Amino acid sequence: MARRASDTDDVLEERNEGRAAVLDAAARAFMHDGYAGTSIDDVAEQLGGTKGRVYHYYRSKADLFFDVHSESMRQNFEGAGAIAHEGGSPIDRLERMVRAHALLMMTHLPYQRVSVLGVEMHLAGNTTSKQRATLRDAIARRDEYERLFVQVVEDGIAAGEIRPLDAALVVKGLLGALNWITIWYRPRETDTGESRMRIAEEMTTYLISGLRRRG
Amino acid sequence: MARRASDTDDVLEERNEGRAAVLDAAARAFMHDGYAGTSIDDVAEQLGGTKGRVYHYYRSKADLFFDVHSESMRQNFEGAGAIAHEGGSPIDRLERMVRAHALLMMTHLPYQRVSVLGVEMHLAGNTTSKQRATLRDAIARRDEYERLFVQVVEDGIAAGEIRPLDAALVVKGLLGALNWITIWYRPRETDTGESRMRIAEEMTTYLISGLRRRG
DNA sequence: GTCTATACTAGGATAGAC
DNA sequence: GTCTATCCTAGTATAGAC
Repeated sequence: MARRASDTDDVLEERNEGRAAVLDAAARAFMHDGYAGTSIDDVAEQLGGTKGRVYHYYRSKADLFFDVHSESMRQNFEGAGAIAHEGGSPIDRLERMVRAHALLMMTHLPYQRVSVLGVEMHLAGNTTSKQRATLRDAIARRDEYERLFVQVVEDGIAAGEIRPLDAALVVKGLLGALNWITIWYRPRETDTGESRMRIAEEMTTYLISGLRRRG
Repeated sequence: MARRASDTDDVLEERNEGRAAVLDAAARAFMHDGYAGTSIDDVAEQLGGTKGRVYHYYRSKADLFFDVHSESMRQNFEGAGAIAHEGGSPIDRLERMVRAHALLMMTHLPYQRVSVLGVEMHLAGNTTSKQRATLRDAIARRDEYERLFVQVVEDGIAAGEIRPLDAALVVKGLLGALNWITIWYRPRETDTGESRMRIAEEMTTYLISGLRRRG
């Protein structure tokens, strides 16, 4: 994951892996207890180490939190966002975006659940101005991602494939239904990806069929 | 709100109002910063008083949290749950339940948002056995509420009004889309209920039309 | 690069005045 | 019934050994 093509720069390579391991532990810890409910000791325990390791890679808990969000949005743009600019009719693109987003919620559950639970809250005032800037940036990227969906829906309406409706509101409903997966979905040990595909497929069918003109 | 018909029992009356005021302040505070992110001082500030007032009515922060959940589920059963047992065809009942639930999310935003953000998390271990029992009860009531929706969908499928699909999964999507309203909806000062009705109506149309057999 | 030890503060909860 | 004063634990962050 996130391994660079070049394996020559070993120092940087290992630095990235250590950092990625901390980030992964943080995502899982935040997923369980939320931002405020998670202590750095919890993150360290998830990691199988101590506080010292965490603080070696991240200056503060807030920085860790931001990086989880950042990674989650990267996954979204790469996984579903890219489809917005691919070929195909608007409703076909939308259908693929919805399916991809549904799968992302399950395959990257820790990151996505933390992201879904919101960036705005959790940080009551005790932030530096630099952190507030990062926060604004995270919100902006999330809004931008949502706008990709709205645009495709509007294209679908213009093309006559989707019946006329409030595109912004429908996308709120659509992404709400999908983001909600992170709240109830619990992966099984025996989970091979088959069950995830079934959930994504069923959910996509439901959410898209309500948009089509006629039936 | 929650005023009893009889005004003779003034002592109990006032005791309830004081308690209700604390609960209301807690719901608003939790809505902003989540459970762990909210201090008792924050609740007191919302209330326009001090800690002492809060602890006079509630023994602990966890008890306050549970009561917010309890009140939110009471609102749901009263507002949308009751419709499940009313007359009309399954899909008509479902439509009314969905509309009612959407409106509940907006009219009781503080309580509903706290409820939506989850009971399970936020309480990492530091709970008494009595509190754990209350927690299990809260989860059970939420599941029971969800099952009302599933039952009506299954009735609709049996009646041939709704096309055959995974009722449990569709309800997850449906309630997810509706619960998500608490995440993005921000009431305006000029909000007369007109705009809330429009949102509820538009969302209901979208979520129901994907279920109907044919178009 | 990872650990232990420690400083420092925020916040839950209680006691007791008014 | 509401306040102020205080106790005490939990948790962020840092220093410095290994």
